[in-house]
Amino acid sequence: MGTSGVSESSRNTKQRNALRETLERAERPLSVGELLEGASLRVEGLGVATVYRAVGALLEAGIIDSVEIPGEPTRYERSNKGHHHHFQCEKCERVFDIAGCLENVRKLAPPKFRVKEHAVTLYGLCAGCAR
Amino acid sequence: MGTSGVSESSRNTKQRNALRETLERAERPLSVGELLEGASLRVEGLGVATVYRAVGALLEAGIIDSVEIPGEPTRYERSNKGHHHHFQCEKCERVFDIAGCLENVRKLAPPKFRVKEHAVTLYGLCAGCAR
DNA sequence: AGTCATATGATAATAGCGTATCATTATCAA
DNA sequence: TTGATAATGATACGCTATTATCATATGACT
Repeated sequence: MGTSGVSESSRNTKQRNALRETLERAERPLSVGELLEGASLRVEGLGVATVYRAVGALLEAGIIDSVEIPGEPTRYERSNKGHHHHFQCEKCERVFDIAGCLENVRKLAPPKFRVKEHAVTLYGLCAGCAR
Repeated sequence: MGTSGVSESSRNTKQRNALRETLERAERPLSVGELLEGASLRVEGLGVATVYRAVGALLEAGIIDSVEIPGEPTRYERSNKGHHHHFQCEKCERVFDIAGCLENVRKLAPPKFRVKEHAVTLYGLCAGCAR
């Protein structure tokens, strides 16, 4: 089988594993900073560049998606969660997933407009910070 | 009447008038770039710094509000429009207001979470670009 | 073990947006 | 008209997020 294929070189490194695991186990979208912090618990001396490179690869592979919130660094989460939206805590600044979606948001658009995507972001206090 | 008050100095300049008018007549939120472009039709040689300063003052005065969309420069619109959301065209990149709001978005948040704000942004093609 | 291309990490460089500085201009009250 | 002083405009600077560079280390195949 296949001496003809694209070289597809990709090595199995501890930093990539650490990053993949960190993303796997995260129950919320993580920024590059959070990712660096988290994965550093598993690999010594992990560098930002490596995080950016890994994130780029995982994005291309469709394994993760980016979560964008105005004024915030991009966060990343596994892409297998289905359609959902996000909540950012004003205090701890972490971003959480929120299940469900009001599909009729699309209907808010003016007549001739063609809606392709939508984003809903809630802000407030997370369970931990609300008490 | 007050010789004692804060000096409240604020002069009536053609650039400020041009900027205020541009914002008044805009039927959509404008970025600093758009604002500069628009108001430049009314004043020669308008500079960015002036736009930023005027925008800052109008924000402080509560006359305009900022509209934030991920990866986009902040846009500004008059603050007298009531609660509404926005639509960005993927082609011309302009941002439009959309009336109305599904107030039950707040209910999407997980149990113990306290929702204070929310933002809904639609993406797609505006009427002009859809054809 | 040996080889070599890929991955890594430190850091320089870039990019976009916004603020600070400062000499010049223009407003506006007397 | 004048004069003080705020406003302007050019531009330098700063900040944050991300990409590029390059010498070194390391994975994996023989």
